[in-house]
Formats: sequence, structure tokens, C-alpha cells
Amino acid sequence: MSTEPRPASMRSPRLPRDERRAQLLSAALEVFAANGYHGAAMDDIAETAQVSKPVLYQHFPSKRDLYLALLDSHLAALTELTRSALDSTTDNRERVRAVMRTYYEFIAKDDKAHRLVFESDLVNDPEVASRLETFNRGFAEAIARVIAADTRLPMVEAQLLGRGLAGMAQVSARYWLEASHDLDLDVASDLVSRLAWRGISRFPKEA
Amino acid sequence: MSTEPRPASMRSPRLPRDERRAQLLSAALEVFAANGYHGAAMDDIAETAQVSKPVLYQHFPSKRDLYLALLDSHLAALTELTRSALDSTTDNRERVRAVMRTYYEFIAKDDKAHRLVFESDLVNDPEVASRLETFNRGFAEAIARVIAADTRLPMVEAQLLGRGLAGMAQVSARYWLEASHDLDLDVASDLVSRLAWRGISRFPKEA
DNA sequence: TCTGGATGCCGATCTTGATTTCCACGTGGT
DNA sequence: ACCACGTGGAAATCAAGATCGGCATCCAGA
Repeated sequence: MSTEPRPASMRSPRLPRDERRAQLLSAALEVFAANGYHGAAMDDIAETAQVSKPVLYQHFPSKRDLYLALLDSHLAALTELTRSALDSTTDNRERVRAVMRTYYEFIAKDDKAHRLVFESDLVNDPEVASRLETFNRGFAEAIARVIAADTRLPMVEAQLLGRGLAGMAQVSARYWLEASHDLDLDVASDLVSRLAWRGISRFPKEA
Repeated sequence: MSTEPRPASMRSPRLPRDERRAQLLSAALEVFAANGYHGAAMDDIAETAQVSKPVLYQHFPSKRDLYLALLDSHLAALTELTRSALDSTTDNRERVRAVMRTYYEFIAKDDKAHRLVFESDLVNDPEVASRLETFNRGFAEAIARVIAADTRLPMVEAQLLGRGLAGMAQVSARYWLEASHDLDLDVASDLVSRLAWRGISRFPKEA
């Protein structure tokens, strides 16, 4: 009556530790992106990776740790992408264009990693909140420096605007992805980056 | 050994159904806003309302229904606030100012209702997602009409920009609330609304 | 004032679903 | 052939949502 052991063909082949870990991360991303943290069960992730649950726990001490590992990795990637976009030119207008395009490309990636970064349902966890806040601060500050370079605004106010523009990029890109896919990525990101640039270039200190 | 019935002084006084319901909603908002949907336990809400759990379930069939009721109510309120801000003038520049200010005021309210609307951790629930999407669409379309009135942009593109500006308002206001409270509400919202207005006014169709 | 019934309230418990762990088994290298 | 280690089925554990049956309170009508 007991269940037979899984035949060899269905067992997961033995893998070196790093490869297995990478595969698990990939499966976890897929499930988390599709269902969110709370909607994802460890069973689902194990099944997606075609592995049993204990294997999961040999690589990550808990579901939360698994999630954090993923978040860290993709936040680091996005940070690097935007940094490189910022360094790709010295013309501020072109900088805005490049960063906006980078954001749109990140969101359009079909691994859906943006769901972790921009639509996490674990924002109330202090660790997650702190990582997201660090990322957002860094990004907003980079924009704020561009603004301060083009205007005479003090840093406090430039940062507020930086946050606002970051929000504009993120929200508009998410909408574009969901609803407005008849617009080409370039067209949409150029449109929004023009909106942003018109807003900030030679921003007057007083009304 | 059995626990004594709670003395009369500790029992919650009998309330007419509607008042009790209102009180429960208020307690629920407090807990949900502080901890998010998943971080909030029905026990917490009951305790905050100084009531036992069955009372909660006599008014709301489930935790999710309670949350949806709250969300509906505050989404409706915010919708009405922005509609009224839009109708408060016919000058588009003033419209942007008024709406931005309304957003900042909504976020500054100390009932923290904005945590439900802008930081919900239940976005993966279809009912929640649909309600939020309806709100966002309505808001973005209102902005898109303003944009279309001031430019020659087609509605598809105006809507993308509308979403972007909505995101700018929301994200910048959340940042202002958390970190930048040395700036006055008026100063901050005016600053961001100027950024928005400079971006959209007489937006050129081509670069 | 007294009484019956309806309504509101509570302690205690049930139930479910998901994370985490235990222990035996197979597999591949030496 | 052996043994160390990766693997999986099944079960322990636990938190939290939901419920059950009885008690208290208020009000209408005699």
C-alpha cells in the first residue's frame, strides 16, 4: 500500500551544490513572481524545481531567507544596470533617456523579477523594507544629483523630485507592460523620459 | 479552574449594529495599516476593538471581506476627493496643483489609510487587484484628459503619461511623509506639481 | 414592576494549511 | 564493493482563521 520510491528517471540528478542552488533560485523566482511571497508554497517551489522539500531546506534555512536571497540578487542586478546607464554618457538629458530605457527593459524581462522589486507583498518585513529603501534611496539620489546639476535646487528638494521621477518610471513602466503593449518599448520609454526631462531641465527655483 | 466570565466592567458595552460595525472598521484600519494584511491577526483586531473574535465574525464573514470593505470605503473617499479637486477650477495648471495637494493631504492623514491603497500586501488577490486597477485607471484617465487638452497627444500616449504622473504623486508623497517632514506639505506638493506641470504643459508631439 | 424574547457578546475549541524536520533509501565515486 | 552524501516520503509542529453553545443585556408589553 505504501507509495513506491520514485523511479530513477523521475529523480532529480545529483548536482554540485552551486548548480543546484542556482536552479532552486530560478524555480523560486518563477513561483514568487507568479504568486507573490504569501501565495507561494514551498511545495510549489520544490515541485517547480522537480525536487523534494528537504533539498530546498538544505540550501536555504527558511522560506524567508530564500526570498531575501532572490531579492538581494535582483536588486543588485538592477542597481548595476542603472549605474551603468548613468555612466554611459555625460549629457544629462541622455542620462535620463538611458536610465528610463533601462527601467523599461528590466520590467520587460520575462523572468518577471520586477514583481519582487516593485510589487513585493512582504514589504512589512523589516529586512525587505530596508533593502528596498536602500535601493530606492540610492536611485533617487543619483537622479537628485542630475537635477541639482541642471538647476540650483538644494539637495533636500532635489531628492523629493528624484523620488517622484523614480516613481514615475516604475509605475508607468508597469502600466506599459500590463496594458499598453501596442506601444513599442522605445516609444513608451522615450515618451516618458521626455516628460521627465521637460520637467526637470532648468527647473526654476521659484514659481 | 475554569476561567471566570469577564466582569461586566470589562465587557464591551452593547452597541447598535451599525455603530459596532463602524468601530470594528476603525480598529481594523488601525491594525491593517500598522502591520499589513498578512501581518494582522484577527485576534489583534478584536483586541484593538476590545471585543471578542466572534463579534468580528458576526459583522464580517471573513478577514478578507473585512479588508475589502475597508479598501472599498477608502478608495471611494479618495476618488471623491480627487474628483472634487479636479472640478475646483478650470485652469489646468491649477488642477494639477489641487490634485497633487489632495494626494499629499490624503497621505498625511493620521489614519494611515494610504497604507491600504498604496502599500497593500494583498495585491495578488484578484478582488483587491481589480479594485486598485479600477481606481488607478480612473485617476490616470482624468489626468490623461488634462494632458490631451493641453497637447495634441493621442489618448493612448496621454494615458501612459497619466499613469506616470500618478506614480510620481504617490511615490513622492510617501517619501515626503516618511523622510522629509521638514518640508511643509504645501512646499513639497507645490514643488512636485510644478515638476509635473512643466513636464506636460504644451508637451511637444515629437522630440 | 415583572416577564419573555430577541439581540449582542464571550470563552473555548475546532480545523486547516503550510513550514519545517526525521529517517530510511539510492547513487555515484574510489 | 563500500561508504558518504544527496534525496524523498511522510509526519511533527504551529500559527491563525473560523465556529459552537451558552450567558448577559436591553426592550416591549402586561
